[in-house]
Amino acid sequence: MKTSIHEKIIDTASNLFYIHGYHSTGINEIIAKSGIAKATLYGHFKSKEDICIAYLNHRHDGFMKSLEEFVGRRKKGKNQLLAIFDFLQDLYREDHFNGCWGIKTLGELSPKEKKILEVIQKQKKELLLFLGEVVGANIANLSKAEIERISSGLYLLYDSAITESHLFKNDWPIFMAKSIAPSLFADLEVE
Amino acid sequence: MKTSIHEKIIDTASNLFYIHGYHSTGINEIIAKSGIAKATLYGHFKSKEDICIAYLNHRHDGFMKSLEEFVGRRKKGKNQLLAIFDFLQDLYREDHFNGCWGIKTLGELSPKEKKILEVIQKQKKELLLFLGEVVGANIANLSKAEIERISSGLYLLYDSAITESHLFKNDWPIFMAKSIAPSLFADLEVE
DNA sequence: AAAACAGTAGACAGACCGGTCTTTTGTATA
DNA sequence: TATACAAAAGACCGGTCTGTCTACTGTTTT
Repeated sequence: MKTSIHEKIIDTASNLFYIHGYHSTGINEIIAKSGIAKATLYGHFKSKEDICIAYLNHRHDGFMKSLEEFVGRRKKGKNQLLAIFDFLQDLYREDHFNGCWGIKTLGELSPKEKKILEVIQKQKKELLLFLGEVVGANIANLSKAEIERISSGLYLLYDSAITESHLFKNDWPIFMAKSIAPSLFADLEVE
Repeated sequence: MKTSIHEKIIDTASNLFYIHGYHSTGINEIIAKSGIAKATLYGHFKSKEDICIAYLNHRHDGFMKSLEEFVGRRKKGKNQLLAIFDFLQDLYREDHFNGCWGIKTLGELSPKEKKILEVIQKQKKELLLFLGEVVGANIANLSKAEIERISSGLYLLYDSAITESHLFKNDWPIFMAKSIAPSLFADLEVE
């Protein structure tokens, strides 16, 4: 079965939004590149904003799924705690790497585009939560506050690594972030 | 003497670009809000892109000047090394805080807007360099590589703190970044 | 007084925006 | 075969985009 039109739209819009930016990409460009009619697009999505949200969710879901698998394949301990940086290194090496879709889109938002902002916040909170699970599973006897401290530290390092490696077109921020991360749990028993 | 038209344009455009975004702000909005004629604007800047670059430089120069003064007013040692996070805390509390203008604009760029990208890269390198000076002035006997490691660590923490505090509309990333930073120079003699 | 200049006001060009609507085509189901 | 439906194609709407150009108004300088 060929991919559905719905998926085709999301896929095309994703590439255009991610590479050229949300506001710089027009509806006409999306329909032209995906080879569908305008009426068809508006039968599947009621507005450009909705396509943007579908784009963000598409990227985020794929990212989270891959990340979870990647971390799961690793041996427990430091390997799992630092896995996100190696995962990012793979991401960085992919074609058309352009940083974080969420942070990129955040930069484009005007105060009225509140729905999109909320989607980005929710996704980042999901990532924070996942990192919290990884921390809890790999370091023994942590309080909730300690888990939060370590996971949000990992989160900050990850997010700056993805944004700065994109800005400088260089992966030193990824190495740097990974080398700073262990100090977050230096004096703790990593399983 | 009243502010010159040139400065008035930059000032108006700065506010609009920073709050509503670069692509979402039109030339007509800029001339309406600054009360000048369109021909006047195009007498001072040859394109919207040039206004964007003037906006970025305007913000960056003001930021660097204030930061340098802020750091200089501090006692040497840890106080100076961590000053940037307190400086950011002040920034965060200002009205209309909207994160980092550079990273925001970076998110809007399509591959063809190379000139603007280069301006952002240059500004961030300037910040890196300044942080390197602060590190060198406050920790004794460091090799060039060690200075680079510590200053780029501070830089990554600072940049994620500004972006994430904007994203979440909360200053926990600033506190978190400041609390992680000392581990960068934990075993070194801070003057 | 005359010329030069800096600014205002706004028409205009040509392209593009998001979004709606009508008409036509092809296909699947009853 | 008849009906229903999904999609294609693209005209069209009102509006906005960057950027240019003309015509006019003051002020300053020669």
